[in-house]
Amino acid sequence: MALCWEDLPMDKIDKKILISLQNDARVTVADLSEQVSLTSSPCWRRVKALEESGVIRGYHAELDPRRLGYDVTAFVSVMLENHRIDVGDSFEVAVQGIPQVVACHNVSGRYDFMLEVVATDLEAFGEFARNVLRTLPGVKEIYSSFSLKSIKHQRRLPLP
Amino acid sequence: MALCWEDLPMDKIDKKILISLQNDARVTVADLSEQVSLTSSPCWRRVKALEESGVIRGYHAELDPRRLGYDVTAFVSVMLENHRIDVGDSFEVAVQGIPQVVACHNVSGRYDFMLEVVATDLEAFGEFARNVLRTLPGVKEIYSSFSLKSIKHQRRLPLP
DNA sequence: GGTGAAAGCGAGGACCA
DNA sequence: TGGTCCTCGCTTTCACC
Repeated sequence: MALCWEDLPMDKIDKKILISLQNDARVTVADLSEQVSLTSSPCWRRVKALEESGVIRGYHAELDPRRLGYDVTAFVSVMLENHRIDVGDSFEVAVQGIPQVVACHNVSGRYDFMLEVVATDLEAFGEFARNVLRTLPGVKEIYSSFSLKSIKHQRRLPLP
Repeated sequence: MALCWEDLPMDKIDKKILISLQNDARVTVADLSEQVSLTSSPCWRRVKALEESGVIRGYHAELDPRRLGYDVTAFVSVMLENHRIDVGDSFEVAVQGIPQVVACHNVSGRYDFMLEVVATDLEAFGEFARNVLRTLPGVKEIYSSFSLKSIKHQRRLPLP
């Protein structure tokens, strides 16, 4: 059983630290400690504790897809042929290895999986859907919806 | 017109740097320069150039939703009453201010928007959908699909 | 839990090829 | 562009409260 938040008492200072690190993962401990009204040692110890407890999974650079030539972001809903466990498993494994798939969830509802896919343009996406997605193990039906505009992309979790 | 990747020549070293920073935003320039076979000054200059050109949008800590008490992640498709510009605009502005909405795209297809929402549990989500989402400006219909399992959540863009 | 100090390392700049 | 210092400030780890 994973630790959850009742097990790890997190006070207001920890929350402030997490807010800051979600905003800017590269703040110095010196700045961070000032923001949370602490000296750097206890602040540093808290950050380490949050990392080790698994609350902080990692630190990542956020890149601009368009500046990298990815003009297309698509949400692809995938329905599998049947719901046997092994079919889902091999689909999941296959998806992990496809770099164009930037996120994937097993979901409830009409479809089984929801993928977020990037592509350089619509043509490249079409080819990708035809040659890669449709040929994945057990795929029965796919439905693609394209992002016309990204309204909100900072994926910050609220810290009440 | 935004700069795109043809305007900014990016060589293999820049790509390696971006891969490393997507994996771990807190690598030291010393380690990074070793990974890309450079000394630290030119490596540091490249990182700064990538930041200033907008390729790197920022650095963010990735938190574990479950350890923060968010057991529910939902994908919510929203259809607006009509497609007049002002209705969409006020919906977008409203969505920006809702912390539970961690991502939102204006999309093509049957629905107009696709939201990713976090909640502590299903009951909280139900309340949120009823009292917040349904009451947003111009909302006609919503369809919620729940994440049963996150297959892939590192949102790393491929660097070919 | 918190503070303060000390050592050592890295960021960032000046300058050369 | 890349490489070589150099220096200041921060990180990290003490011992102690």
